[in-house]
Amino acid sequence: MNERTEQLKTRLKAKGLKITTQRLLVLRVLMDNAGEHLTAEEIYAKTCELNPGIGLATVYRSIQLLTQLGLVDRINLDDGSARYEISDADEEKGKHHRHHHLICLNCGKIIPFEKDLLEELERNVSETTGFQIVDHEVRLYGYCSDCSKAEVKSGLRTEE
Amino acid sequence: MNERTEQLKTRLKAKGLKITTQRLLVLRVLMDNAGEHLTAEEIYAKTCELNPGIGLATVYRSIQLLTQLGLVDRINLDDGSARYEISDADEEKGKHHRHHHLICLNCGKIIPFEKDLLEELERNVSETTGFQIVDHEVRLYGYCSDCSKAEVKSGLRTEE
DNA sequence: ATCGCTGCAAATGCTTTGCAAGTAC
DNA sequence: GTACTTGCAAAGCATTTGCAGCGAT
Repeated sequence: MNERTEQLKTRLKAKGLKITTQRLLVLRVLMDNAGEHLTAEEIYAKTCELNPGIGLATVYRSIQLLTQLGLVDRINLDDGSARYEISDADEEKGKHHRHHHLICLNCGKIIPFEKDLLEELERNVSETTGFQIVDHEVRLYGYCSDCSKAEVKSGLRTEE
Repeated sequence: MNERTEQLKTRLKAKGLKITTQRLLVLRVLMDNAGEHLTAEEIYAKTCELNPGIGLATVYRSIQLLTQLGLVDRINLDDGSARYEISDADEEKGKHHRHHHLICLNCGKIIPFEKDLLEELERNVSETTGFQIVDHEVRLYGYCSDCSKAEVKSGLRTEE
């Protein structure tokens, strides 16, 4: 049995919640698509392939639960719908070690990158403001290597 | 006449768009509330105080226009509605020099901070991936000094 | 047998859009 | 006068919720 699946079961039991086919299924889809950034609708479509009876509302509820349990990260790229991906780490307490995202302003491609050059920044900010930092999210916007050539230029930013 | 107002007028003319009371008003509200992070609804309320006739849809349209013209930044803190603030810099081309945000997970307070420790990160990522970076956004989540004491602890993250 | 969970449909909340009248140029 | 804009109301989307029946423990 998968490690994350075990974690899900343990955490559900710990809260008196039930282990259902739907919850396991949503977790599986997210695991099978690690590295992707799926919308709720996309997750729903993939769960339907495996279990046609599932409802969209249940997918939403499961995603929300998995996120709260720390097994899934939600990211919002301002493209109209939230996206979800399996969480990198699973420390129960302390800092999430999530990765960050490069977003192409032209083609919408999302490229994840792993880097933790923020420790210094966080320490600095923490000292200055008294803020206790537990998580962070970084997004870099630009043009991917494919689109750099095309150089879409206009007074307005490229419509999203 | 204000510098930003002049910029707005210039940029509108350059595009064959019209200089209207409503557009100037929305810009003024954002300027008068620099440092705040207003939702469209909040901007609407403030414009109504100055010009009761204005419509919410027009506020949305104006905000969108101002954002496209680079005079306003949109930020999304995942609290249900987008927020807007007057842009820091106004370079026509090149990199936006926007500031970043500390978000309190307990009280929802948003504290802006100015720091540009990302240059190094961006250079690094750019070399590695061939991505041409033009903008970035950083959000740090944690507990503000006021809330650090309260230490809301539960298995689930604090509901937003 | 409980109490939680699901699926459906309806509801919600933010944002956008269609349209006729109004306004800047 | 000609577009572009506005205000209103209606529409659009993503997401949430109410509820009756279903399912896990």
